[in-house]
Amino acid sequence: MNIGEIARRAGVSRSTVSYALSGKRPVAAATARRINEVIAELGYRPNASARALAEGRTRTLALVIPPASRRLTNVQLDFVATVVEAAAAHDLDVLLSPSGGDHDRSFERIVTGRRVDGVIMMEILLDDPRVTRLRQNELPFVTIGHVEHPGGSWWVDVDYAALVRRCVHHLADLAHRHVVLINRSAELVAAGYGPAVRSTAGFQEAAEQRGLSAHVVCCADEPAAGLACFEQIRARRPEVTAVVTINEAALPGLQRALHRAGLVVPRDFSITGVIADRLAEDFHPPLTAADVPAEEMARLAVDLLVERIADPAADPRHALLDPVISLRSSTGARPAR
Amino acid sequence: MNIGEIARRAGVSRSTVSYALSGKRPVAAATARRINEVIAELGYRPNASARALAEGRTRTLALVIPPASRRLTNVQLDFVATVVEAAAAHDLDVLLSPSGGDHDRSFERIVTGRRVDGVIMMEILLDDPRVTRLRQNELPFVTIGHVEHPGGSWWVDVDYAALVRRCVHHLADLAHRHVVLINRSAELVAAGYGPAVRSTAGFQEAAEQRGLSAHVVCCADEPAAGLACFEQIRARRPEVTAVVTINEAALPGLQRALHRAGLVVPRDFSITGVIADRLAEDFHPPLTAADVPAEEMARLAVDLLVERIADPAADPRHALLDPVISLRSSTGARPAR
DNA sequence: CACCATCATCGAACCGGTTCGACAACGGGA
DNA sequence: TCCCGTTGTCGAACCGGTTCGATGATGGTG
Repeated sequence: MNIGEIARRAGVSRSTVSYALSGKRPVAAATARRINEVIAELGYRPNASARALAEGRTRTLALVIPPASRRLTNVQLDFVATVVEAAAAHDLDVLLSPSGGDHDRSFERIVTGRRVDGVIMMEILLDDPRVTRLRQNELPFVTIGHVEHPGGSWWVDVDYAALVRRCVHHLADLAHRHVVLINRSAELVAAGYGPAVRSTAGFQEAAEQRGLSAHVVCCADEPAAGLACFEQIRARRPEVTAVVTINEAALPGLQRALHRAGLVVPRDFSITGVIADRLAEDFHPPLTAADVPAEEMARLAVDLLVERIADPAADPRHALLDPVISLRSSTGARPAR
Repeated sequence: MNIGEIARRAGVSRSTVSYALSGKRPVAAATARRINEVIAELGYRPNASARALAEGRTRTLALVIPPASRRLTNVQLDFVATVVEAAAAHDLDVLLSPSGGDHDRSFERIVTGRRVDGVIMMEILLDDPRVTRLRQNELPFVTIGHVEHPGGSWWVDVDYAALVRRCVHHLADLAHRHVVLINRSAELVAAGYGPAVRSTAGFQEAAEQRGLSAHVVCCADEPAAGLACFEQIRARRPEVTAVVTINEAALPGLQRALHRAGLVVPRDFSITGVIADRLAEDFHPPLTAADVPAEEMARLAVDLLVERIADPAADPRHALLDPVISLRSSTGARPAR
């Protein structure tokens, strides 16, 4: 079951078997055939640990995800699925590491134990201790999202500020004067979660530029919170006629709240924001929104990581994606009062 | 950075460092302290590949998931998250392997390359070639779901037949006479996906017992299909007053279809089925349903696997869970005609 | 004081691959 | 015929840990 056994049965040395398998040195055709026959017969496959030890690489990537307690959103789920798929295309396996803001055991084990050749990190904060940790550990990594000072880092992100800015301009063009941004949870904002912070900035900037009255509210990532959040907006600021949201988990609740309030979208109220296309289509009516190209980002992240692993001294690369807004049917002109 | 370097700096042999780390043989207190100081100073952590090679175990589990193309449902997502979390509690890492019905590269690599100590398989079929593969490979594994003839296998499952039977009885008790089961997609049923097949059996059995007119329809796992599916039911069988469903992905569409048809739940129409509690609560009104205890199953699967790895000769164990139906507000007496 | 257990440590073998340098066999050119 | 380059294969070292048997130091006992 090991390479020595194959060598013995094929009547050659272990190194010859190794070369026949890897092709790194030529092997006589007849010998190669004999070796392959034995291998096929025994269903042999090299031991991954031994190979990793000898080669100095594990052919495995780590994907750092938020801990199980924090539910994954659809976009995050798309990241995970696509990262795994893209890695498989490179014949790489993916090790999952659930990790909170601080370095826990799983993260440490992976980072310092040379368990993987590289790391992809999702859900990083503007000032993330784990990024610092990876930097000092000389382990190639790519982040989905970027820290505040990403100098020298490799990353892939969506320009949330630009997207939200564009949403606000779109609403302003439709004559809306009072708008609200429904952000992610207060904890995420407080922790310095990039998209939440950058969205706020983009929102306020565009609103000021267009002279809109604009407010930002935080909302937990769940339907019930979306419902409560909207009812609060209606109660406190009845003049609001449109919302921008980056909180897709809250959408079902938002939808129910609109229905309960007897508001018809987009006749009485407009909604837009940054929402996965699949969800946007499911909404009723379909949402005018900027889709996060999760698959593209994940694929890009894997490709960048593979590149960085191949050449650790290469110049840092990054990609800031700026998807267009898909005009569907959830936004309309400000209703006459 | 390796154990030899630590040994050199601490002025001891490599084996002493190893023993100090593992505690498998006593080491003098003074020596241990010196070694620990050096380790702390250098931030040393044993190379995982070398350790795996020497110990003959990788401290890693594989989790076989459906391929990325087939979107994960919420229940499946809960499985993944909880498996990772439960494995972390045992200091085990989790390798993700997306695998279709047939054995693809990733699956083969993991199974025959001794990359992992054990495997957890989700989404298995009644007659699954991968289960056969694992059996002949002497790799410990636990399935979430069970094959048709699970003799000697280790598994965890929910008794879908019993749950659906119970749903039917519940509807019969409410005087419904014409019911429909909205099943998972036709492809899944055709492939022999356990929950889909067993639900059908339980549904028909209970319906016959109570003398109901009962039909089963397949429905793709997406909202749009749920909508189309329901409209078809209304068109073809207007006498139907209640549905049972195990297709949670189709629920939003179902909800929209009900709304579009002007039906109020549960006054005009009843819905029940097997649906994750989180989703059931999000529905409007909250769904009377049997919750799949995904977290419990995942935790159980990991615990069983750990047990089986520790003692590969142990007698096979399994758990067939049978959660109760949570009475919420989506079922009511058959409307008077 | 001699003897024997116990304790702490060491050296060597091993896990299962990869890779490097060496070398034999062979064929072609001078 | 001699020399040299090429081709195919082998043996040994190495990757970085774990583990076993051996050994020297120590201390208690008869």
